[in-house]
Amino acid sequence: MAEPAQPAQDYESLLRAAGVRITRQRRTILTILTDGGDHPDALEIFRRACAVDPSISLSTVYRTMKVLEEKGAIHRHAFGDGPSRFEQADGAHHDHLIDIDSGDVIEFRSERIEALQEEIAKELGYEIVSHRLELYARKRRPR
Amino acid sequence: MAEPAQPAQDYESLLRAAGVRITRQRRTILTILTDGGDHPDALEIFRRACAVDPSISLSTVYRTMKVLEEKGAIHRHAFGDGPSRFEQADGAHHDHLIDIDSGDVIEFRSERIEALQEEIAKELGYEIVSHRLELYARKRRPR
DNA sequence: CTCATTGCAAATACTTTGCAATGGC
DNA sequence: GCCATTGCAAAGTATTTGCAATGAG
Repeated sequence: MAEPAQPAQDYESLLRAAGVRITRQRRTILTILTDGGDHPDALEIFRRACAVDPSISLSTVYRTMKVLEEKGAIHRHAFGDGPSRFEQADGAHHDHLIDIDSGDVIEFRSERIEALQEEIAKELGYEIVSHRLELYARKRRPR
Repeated sequence: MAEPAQPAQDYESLLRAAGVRITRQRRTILTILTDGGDHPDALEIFRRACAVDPSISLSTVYRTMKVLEEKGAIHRHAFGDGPSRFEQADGAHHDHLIDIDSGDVIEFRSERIEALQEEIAKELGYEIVSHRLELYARKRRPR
């Protein structure tokens, strides 16, 4: 019976196949990213990791994020002007709405916007390599 | 005969009206922003300013950018992961396409995308306070 | 004259890096 | 056993801030 191509948890074999050694620290970080389902920054990942393994260092968090990003296992975002925040790269591409009061992030996707972006780039003589669409918003006051 | 509401050059009176003192340094920076028509970062503004007035300091550039931003005279952008880059805030709102090879920035505006963004935020129960749409792209190879 | 603004140096926030020790595979 | 990876401390980049001197209005 065939395995699904990429079960959410199984980054380990993918990374191993890419020549990345799975250390205790990396496993801890990977678990945090998989379990959290949110968009923590390096310091927050470090805090959560420390709770599990107090010997982990912030350098290792930063280095691991770089490796995971290069291997495509995570995405890095720079919301507003704060530190980079990370998320697991399992689902399809999506954009972000950031609640400016709470810092919460809501993911969304609009095929129409994606298509319009392509169209615009094309008109300008360019090919999109990546893009970033962020809506900084505030909860509507129900009245 | 009525003056246009905001001649490109005349930020000075607007700022003065907002209680901002127009110093030699600020005038220099304002001129650089007006003349450049590009999206320089603080260091680049500092370099250009030094050419005109070597006594200016980088702190003053940063402090001035903050004041100008608060008064709405400029916009601050954080393209990619680099330093903040600034542009004069005269025209209408627009988004940016960044040439990833040259760093050049092309401005564009799509009413349809703007409308779709509003629609999405509304559906999620939010009101957009600001947004950021950046296309990182590469020139199409003509073939 | 008054108080906003400046230059300088030191501080801060986030991130990267050199190096010797450790530990996957 | 080899070499990728680690922790630590130090360095690096972008930006902000305390303070005494200066200068705009």
